[in-house]
Amino acid sequence: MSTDDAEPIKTPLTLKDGVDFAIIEHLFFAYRDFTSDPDAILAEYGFGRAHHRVLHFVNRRPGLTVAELLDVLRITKQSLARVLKQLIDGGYIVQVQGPRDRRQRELYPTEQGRDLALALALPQSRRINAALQEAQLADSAVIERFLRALVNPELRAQMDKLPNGRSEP
Amino acid sequence: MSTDDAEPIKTPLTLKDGVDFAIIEHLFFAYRDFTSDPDAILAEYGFGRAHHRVLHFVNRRPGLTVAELLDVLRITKQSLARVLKQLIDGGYIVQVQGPRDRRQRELYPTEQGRDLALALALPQSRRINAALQEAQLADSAVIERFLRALVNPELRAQMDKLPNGRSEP
DNA sequence: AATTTATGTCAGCCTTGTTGACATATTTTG
DNA sequence: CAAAATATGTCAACAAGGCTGACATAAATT
Repeated sequence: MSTDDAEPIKTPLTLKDGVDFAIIEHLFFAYRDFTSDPDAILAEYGFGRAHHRVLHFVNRRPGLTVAELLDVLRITKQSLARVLKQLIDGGYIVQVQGPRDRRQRELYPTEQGRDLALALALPQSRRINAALQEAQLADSAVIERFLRALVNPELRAQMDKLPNGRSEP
Repeated sequence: MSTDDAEPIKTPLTLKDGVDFAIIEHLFFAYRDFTSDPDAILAEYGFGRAHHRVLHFVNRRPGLTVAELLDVLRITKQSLARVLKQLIDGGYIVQVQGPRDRRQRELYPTEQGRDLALALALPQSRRINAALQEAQLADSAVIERFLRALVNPELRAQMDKLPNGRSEP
């Protein structure tokens, strides 16, 4: 398939090749540093990024069911089970039997869980605010619209189910 | 530590709590979908996201050394070794002995490696352009400034070493 | 009464990160 | 020149967090 003497290409891939590589890289570096602050806090608790995600959405939509959480995270129940169990055992999340459908388990944060979620979000919030200022952006609406537009259209409805979205007037 | 009867909290965490959770989530969803297109292509080759990163930066900075690549990716040489070996064996990347320092291995893409890097970047580029349009942004400068500002200051210099950055007039 | 649904759980696998130890070639330094 | 430092490679073991497949239970639906 590949010849024995594959020639090295010495010219860098640039904008001229029809693709904006700078933005692609910026997203990579930005996301990496954006997640680094909560990662450091989580490590103190013996938790990882997966725990953060679960804790975040349970705090953002208290009472959501396991199935709804799986739908938001797009992972399997086996993956969720591991981290959810640890969060429940640690007293960060509690399960309540569904009122109408008793098969369901509604997930709620405890006070402890809320505190941790807030502590994890704080450095991210500060980083975002600093970046908005640095980029001389008065408010975050432009960024939010752009990020939302990056998401697959089918999945955007899901984002609207979360509080303080742009859906209400 | 945690009491036996930890009370479930029923109110959602919102902007009122002093943190812009919407933006935090938008970054999560956006990054996830942003990486999904190349992930699907990579799977056809038996590669993963780690291969993409290596291939990307070797194409963006042909001739960079192993140490430089490790510095950009911020992973250990053992992690890099696995994926780099597969990319070399597959004929996507070639190693050239450093001209001044013969201990160094300069990494270059082959034509095959360049083609794959471009194929992986294409759907991402399309997604970004569509999002810019949708968000009614004439050019990407605002977004790029914001994303760059999210990155730890010490690491920004590294971004300038890549082609078509904002550092040259 | 039978089937479907929501959840939980066991077992095993994969990718991609980690640490620690050690080998080799080459360059730099005293 | 000998010794030390550096760039890279490699072996082994481990962890996190994804995955699939199989099976169990309770509750709702048909």
